[in-house]
Amino acid sequence: MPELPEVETVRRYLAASLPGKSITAVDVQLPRLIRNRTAEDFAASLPGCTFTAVARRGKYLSLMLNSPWCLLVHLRMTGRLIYESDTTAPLPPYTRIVFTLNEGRLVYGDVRTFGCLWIVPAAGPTGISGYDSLGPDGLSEDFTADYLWQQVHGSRRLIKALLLDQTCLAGLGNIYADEALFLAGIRPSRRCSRVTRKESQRLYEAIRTVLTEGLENGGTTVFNFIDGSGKEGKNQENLRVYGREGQPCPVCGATIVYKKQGGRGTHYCPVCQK
DNA sequence: CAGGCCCTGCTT
DNA sequence: AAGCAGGGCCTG
Repeated sequence: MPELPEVETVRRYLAASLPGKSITAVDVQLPRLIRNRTAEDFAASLPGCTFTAVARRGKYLSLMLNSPWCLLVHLRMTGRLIYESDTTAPLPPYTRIVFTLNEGRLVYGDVRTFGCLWIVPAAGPTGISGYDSLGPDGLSEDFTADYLWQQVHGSRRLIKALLLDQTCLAGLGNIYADEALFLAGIRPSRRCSRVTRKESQRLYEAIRTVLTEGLENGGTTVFNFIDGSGKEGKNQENLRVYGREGQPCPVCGATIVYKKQGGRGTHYCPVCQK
């Protein structure tokens, strides 16, 4: 479910609660979520480690430990990481992994169980191709208007496919891609080669805008996103086209269109977006 | 580049 | 009962 603003929202909660706490036990209830270790190795290697920091690149979270290794997590569609100080309460529904800490617990929950966890070196390449090949993070300084233009200019793909390509730009998903293209006035089905430099500049600004807005609103809860403390986001109230098919465009009043593109639900205004 | 697949639950 | 869901990877 979560895209960059949602993952960053989770990161902030975890960064405020985890550092200094140490792992005393790990209960892996669904072993296949652990990708590059056996569940047994995973559960055995973490106790004794203390969290030092929580970092994020794109949609990946790195839970840093006082060791040469760190815990890398991708929430995919429905993953949740929640810190709970009360360890006596019943575990939340769909709990898949429980990290018992010296103070409280860290609970990984996941309805659709697409999430992934890895133990990777804290520095240098991780060997996880999706992570090692990430492009610049959408909110980092490395992501510049010139960079976006370079990517757009040299490509024959459709613009929305480019935005969703994590090796080009890390962090955008289906919702924020549709929202950014709406703000920039560009049809999701436009060829990159037909996007002008000026439009690319507008698109750059639109991407920064939707990501920042999403973050300021604590993320977008369409189905079931919740932050690191279990609260829902408010950004869904802010969406301009996503999930608004059949409703009037907030700018021109035309009916928002829904189409499948590249297998993904795609929303746009047929008048504002050329 | 489209399509299938990993899963479960909710909506039509 | 079928189709849909915000991701990513693998296949043809």
